Amino acid sequence: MARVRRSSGPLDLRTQAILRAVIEEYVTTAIPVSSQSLVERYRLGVSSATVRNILAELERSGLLTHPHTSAGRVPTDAGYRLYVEAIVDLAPLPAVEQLMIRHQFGQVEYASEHWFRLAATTLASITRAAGLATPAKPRAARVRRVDVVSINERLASLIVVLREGSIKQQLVALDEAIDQATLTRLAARLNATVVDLNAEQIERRLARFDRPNAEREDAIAHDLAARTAGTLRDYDAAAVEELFSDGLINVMSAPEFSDAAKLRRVWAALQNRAYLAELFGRVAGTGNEDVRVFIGHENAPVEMADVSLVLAPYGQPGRAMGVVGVLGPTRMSYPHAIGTVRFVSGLMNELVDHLYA
Amino acid sequence: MARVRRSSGPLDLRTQAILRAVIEEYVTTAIPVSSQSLVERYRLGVSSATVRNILAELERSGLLTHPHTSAGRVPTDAGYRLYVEAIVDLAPLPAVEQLMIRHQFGQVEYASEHWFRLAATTLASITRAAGLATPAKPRAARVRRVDVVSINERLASLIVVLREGSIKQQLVALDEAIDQATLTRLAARLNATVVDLNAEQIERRLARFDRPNAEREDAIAHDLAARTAGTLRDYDAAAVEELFSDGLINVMSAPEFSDAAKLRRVWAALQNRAYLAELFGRVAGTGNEDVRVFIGHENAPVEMADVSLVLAPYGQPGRAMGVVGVLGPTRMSYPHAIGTVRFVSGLMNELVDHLYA
DNA sequence: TGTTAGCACTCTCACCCCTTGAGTGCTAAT
DNA sequence: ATTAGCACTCAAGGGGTGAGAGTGCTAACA
Repeated sequence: MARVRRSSGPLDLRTQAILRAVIEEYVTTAIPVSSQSLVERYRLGVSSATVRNILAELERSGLLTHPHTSAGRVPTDAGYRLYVEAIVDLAPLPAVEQLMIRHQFGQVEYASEHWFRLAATTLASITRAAGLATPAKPRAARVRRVDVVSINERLASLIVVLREGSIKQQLVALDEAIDQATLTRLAARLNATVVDLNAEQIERRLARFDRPNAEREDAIAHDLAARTAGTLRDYDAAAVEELFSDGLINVMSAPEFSDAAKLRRVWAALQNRAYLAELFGRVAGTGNEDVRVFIGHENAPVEMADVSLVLAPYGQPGRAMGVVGVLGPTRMSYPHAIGTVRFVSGLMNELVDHLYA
Repeated sequence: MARVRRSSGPLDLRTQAILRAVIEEYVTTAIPVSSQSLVERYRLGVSSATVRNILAELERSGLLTHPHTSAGRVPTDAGYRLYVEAIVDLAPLPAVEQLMIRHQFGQVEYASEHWFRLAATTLASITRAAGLATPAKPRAARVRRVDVVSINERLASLIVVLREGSIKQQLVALDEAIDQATLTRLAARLNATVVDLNAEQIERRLARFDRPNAEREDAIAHDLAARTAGTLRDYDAAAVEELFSDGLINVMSAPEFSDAAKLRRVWAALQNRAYLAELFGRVAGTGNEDVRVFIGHENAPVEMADVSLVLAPYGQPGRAMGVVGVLGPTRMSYPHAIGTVRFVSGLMNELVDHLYA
């Protein structure tokens, strides 16, 4: 095959195999990979000189780099990307690990608000990276029930139970003393109008509380209904309700973060909730239900340059969606992370289905 | 005064002044303090040689150390302890900062579940350390109201509103299909029996649900009441309901944590929820309402060796108590931290009083 | 034409040595 | 009791060196 000086075309099989070998070697050892070590540890059937030629070629294509002249090769973000997209073959998660995870979930079957935390914890322990998870959040929240509880004479707590079970609460200052009986009556009136509606629908019906000769109670009911709608709006507006993470210590202990500045960056990466929320929105929002991978510099914020995210949505599209995943060093085992995240998101799907059954 | 070779007695005024000077100098510069620099920057009225003699004396008493022979002096934990207990005079927080804090709190007056978060955030920004806070938690939780909401035919959500406003929720699997009307009836029955009671009192009254010819509904009511009591018990058992922290980055950026291993330790310190919970219990549990300081090695866990905690309880003793405070490097400005924590805990007291007014 | 042995070359890393400067502790004088 | 003076110690930084790792290139080979 004459002069295949590929600039962007597909890699031939041998070149692919060597790229894969470099990545898998580097992922396990964290040491730049030399041509020598590849020949020793993988059955490549060629000499180190040939491997060197191919490594140089891969470097020209931007898939590998060099820390310095006399060092081995290290994958670039583009290298990892190609590996994840085209080279790696994803086996399902080993049965042992599947069992471990199922066992852990078996313990908390009826504590829905703990599911997503457990998902993060489990992901962290299985992948040895940081586990991330958000609760399943409906596209447009609907009210299941409203409650008004007296705190003291001039202070009440407005409790809104959302359809999928989560609860929002706020304090309401009262201009005049109102007792629990009256509040309960108000709550009943609210429930009669507001149950099963979303923010917009409630706002359209606010006028119903304005009776011709409006009394004190009507005004308060109107106010409470408006606040209920506001609560739903706030909830809808937040791309991510809550982000739970566990096991960041796994990532911080990786050798590439033995430098204090890089360590602070990893921490900052996990603290960048704005970016993570945007990313999560992207993962949960599109129809695509599969695992998504975001590698190093592919993430805009600088503090993400050394970390990758493997994320998957879960839930019921159109009803309620959440996200689970891991954050690890760019030098992570992508096949294992992808397999684990895929399995856990499937498990979360089952749990959510059970809730809506 | 001939030959005052004190071994543990109180320090004379000049010695105290020099200890104070060393600490305050070290806190601001983070550089070991030399006799020379003390003479230059503080009006001590003696030569550096004399200061050296006193420094040597303070070192013999265990209040200062030496990183190495030709380095200046650094306070020990015992030095900080003495400083905090006997030497420093605590001025109230400057009016400017009081105003800043009050202003921030003005924004969220009616969102009680955000108060403690705001306290942590405020403490972090004012003290430039990590702010910590827990919500006010009653000694023995009492029920304000119970709600049972149908999730699907065979799944219900039991919602328990506690007297001070916080809400607990759990899923309950139902052996047979039960509709919302029935659940509402059950909830009413529960409320009639259970409102204003604590876990123990509910458990004593469980028998009331066992009528002679017990029907299906009686059994479920009994079960729900037992679960309600269980929820209260879990809540009571947790020393700290939730610990919110903010501004750890302040601490991580301090020069003493430029080493990756120490940096990881700081992170681990904040993650050691078990120890923090114990400490918080100690602060909120005893009658003492004042600020408490825990310096470096005084904390048992090794990862706490380089950090100190300044904590204060808030709330209404006997009703509901929480904790606010800061976690910073041992080399922190204790007077400022103590002043700020004291002020914020006072503010939280006002807010809680308002809630119970 | 692709592969390989061989070799020169480059660069890091660890080590050592040396110098500089900071700061102490001690001693003798006041 | 205080202080000036001085010898001493040690960390930190710079420069030099040798070893080792790994490459890139070239020329020979199948």
